[in-house]
Amino acid sequence: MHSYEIIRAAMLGKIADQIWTPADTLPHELDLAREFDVSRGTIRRAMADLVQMGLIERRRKSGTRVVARKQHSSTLIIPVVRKEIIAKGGQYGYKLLKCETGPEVVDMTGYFTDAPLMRIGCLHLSDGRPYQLEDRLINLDAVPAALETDFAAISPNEWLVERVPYSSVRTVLRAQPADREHADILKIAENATLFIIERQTRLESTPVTFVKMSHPAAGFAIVTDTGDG
Amino acid sequence: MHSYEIIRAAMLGKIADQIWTPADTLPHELDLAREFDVSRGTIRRAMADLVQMGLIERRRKSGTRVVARKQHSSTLIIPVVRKEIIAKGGQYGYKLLKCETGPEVVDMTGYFTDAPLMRIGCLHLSDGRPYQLEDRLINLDAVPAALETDFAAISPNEWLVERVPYSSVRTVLRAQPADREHADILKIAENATLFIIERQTRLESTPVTFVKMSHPAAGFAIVTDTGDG
DNA sequence: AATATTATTATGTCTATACATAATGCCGAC
DNA sequence: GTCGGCATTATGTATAGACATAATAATATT
Repeated sequence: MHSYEIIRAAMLGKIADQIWTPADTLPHELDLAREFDVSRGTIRRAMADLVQMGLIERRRKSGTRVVARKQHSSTLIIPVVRKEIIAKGGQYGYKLLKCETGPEVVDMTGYFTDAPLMRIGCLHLSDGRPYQLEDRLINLDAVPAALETDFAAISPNEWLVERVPYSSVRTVLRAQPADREHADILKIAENATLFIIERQTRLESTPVTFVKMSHPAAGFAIVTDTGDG
Repeated sequence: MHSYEIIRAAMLGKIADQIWTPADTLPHELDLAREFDVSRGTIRRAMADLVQMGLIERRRKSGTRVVARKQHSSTLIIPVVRKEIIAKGGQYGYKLLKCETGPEVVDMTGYFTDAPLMRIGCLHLSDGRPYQLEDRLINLDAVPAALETDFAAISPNEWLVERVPYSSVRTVLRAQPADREHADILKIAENATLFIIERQTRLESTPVTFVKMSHPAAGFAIVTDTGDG
């Protein structure tokens, strides 16, 4: 075990045992370095992890303090839908509904600023039943290769996630009743409940793609776990 | 701007422009240090951020490569409902509906194994309108202090999150139509869409609490962000 | 008393060096 | 050829010292 890990564990213990609380600031790097008999760099290495975990907060001159926990946080993982279906034991099916480029594709989100867009609609099926309706806009400036791709063969979801890097993501989760069009495509009753995931992906301030994924809510859920809180 | 930030931006650019792709491994630290005319530590500092963002992966001896991503992941933060409402500019309201202890409280989840339970039902309001119905079970073995607490004065949500430590959390997100009871309490139509968050909290394998939070889906959404912002 | 200036200080950045470690891949024994 | 061990190598950890910077505290000025 490395010394920064030992130190990190020791610090975690002090936080867990409330020896260090949000009220008081904890010792300076140099004091801790002396206490643990390591260099300042090693203390910083250990603290960097705690900052990363969201357990402590550091500010120049003011010092370091334990963060007052105000909320639950956990990691939300949204897998490629094909793998999600297979993981649940379903038979995966895919159908391209439409794929358009050009000026008739309008940016209803306002997320892309006059970039050339491609709009793709497609359906993911589990055991032949509609599982997810995907409605996607792709910024062709950011991903020109999309023009030469046959999205009847591979879903844009999978194609993008494995090919195009991103540095920031915004995900919105919500629910609403199905309108006529969604109900028809997903083969559910009008006004039946839909679970909707929307995601905006950026690479360094350039919007890359926006996607709205609609699921029939019956039997659908997102589960997340966290080990550290 | 610090040099590690400049270098990080340069690397981001190379990834964005697909000069570096998941296929090939990228230059060694020492080569990059020479190229950018900085020390190895600064290169490592820049790369640490990219690792953190999930853009690159590093392995001893093999080197560094751009990650071919298989899934989107982001951090889901669920705040204390009172703060959530206030943050949205609403006027917070709270009403305790029921609070029971004893053998008549049944564990409908199977999550608690014969532990003594308290069941609390309460309603959170925004500007006087029902915002969230909270239905909670508390393990009195884990949190005996709950017996001496007046949950008409403070919501169990807030009381627990600020008082009781936890080591692991499971969150389930789903949607379903409202039944008669939920519709009445939340003052919405029967079969209107509900967005439901369920959370199980444990402390070192001891289940602490289970909560089901039901929101009228109209106007409700969960937003999560990741990355560099 | 209120405000501007300066000093202090804890964290942040950067360098240079040394050694540790996990994988890979090469080479030789069988 | 295959297998095991050994050399190689890129990243990982740790150190010590120098300087930068932001935010606070102390001081001087109005």
